[in-house]
Amino acid sequence: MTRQRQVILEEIRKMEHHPNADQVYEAVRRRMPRISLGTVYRNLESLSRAGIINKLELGGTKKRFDGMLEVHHHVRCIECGRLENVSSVSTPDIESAFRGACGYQITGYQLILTGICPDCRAKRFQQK
Amino acid sequence: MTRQRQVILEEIRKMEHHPNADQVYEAVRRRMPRISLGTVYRNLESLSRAGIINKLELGGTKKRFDGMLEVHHHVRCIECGRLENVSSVSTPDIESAFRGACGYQITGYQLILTGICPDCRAKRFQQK
DNA sequence: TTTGGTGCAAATTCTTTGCATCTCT
DNA sequence: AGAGATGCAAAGAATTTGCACCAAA
Repeated sequence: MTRQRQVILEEIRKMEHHPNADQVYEAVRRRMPRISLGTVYRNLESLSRAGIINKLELGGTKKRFDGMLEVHHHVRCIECGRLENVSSVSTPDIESAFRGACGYQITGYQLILTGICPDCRAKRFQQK
Repeated sequence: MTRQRQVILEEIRKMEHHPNADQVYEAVRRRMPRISLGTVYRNLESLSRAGIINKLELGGTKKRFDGMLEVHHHVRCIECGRLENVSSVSTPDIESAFRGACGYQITGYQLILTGICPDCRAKRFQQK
């Protein structure tokens, strides 16, 4: 655990918005101006392989990361693209619903909800 | 709806394996050798924006598409990476479970299960 | 004739990699 | 000294875009 890796991890954990590599780089650079983008990429990769952060399975061209490890899901706003966490408190039992439905031994799942965030809903309302 | 778009759509609908742009390009090229990769990208984009095909929310560097529009979900094998469709027959009511939990007006969701496919399970069994 | 789509190639964008150097045992 | 990580720059992969041309309304 080098100092670079430590700082990268700290910064990701501060971020609420599921940063991509470049955003992590910018944040880390404020504290370590000489860090390189390559190092950020390498550490994001190794941290996620080690299970210390999550690499998100999201479309789009940029890989995105999440420092929050508790089980949770995501909502994306179809208007502004914002992505937020949703705690999975009230989740119905999805795993058992699908167990046996596909021949796989299910180990987990990822859920991405889509919808319209409060801000965009307000904007829509104003326009009408 | 140009001939190119028509052929692209037909080929995607034939494919079971959630192709990326390049795989669609290769398939279409067998029927239209002079089609360009740029055209394939442009049409995949417009078809998915029009809701005629789906752009999948999957990690990895390549965008992937799915011509099957009936409501369904996906399972990915954590061993071999294979991705398959799962019909959503028995799905618990996920949308209503999350409605209100996050302040968004939920319009849909995408579910990606992870697990071990029958083939890889058999291989594991043999090894032990 | 106008509108939108196409083929081609160049340009962008994001990510990975090679290599010399540095750090920490 | 050895192992592994870093900074830098160059390479690579995937996607997007500019432009001249084409086809159908």
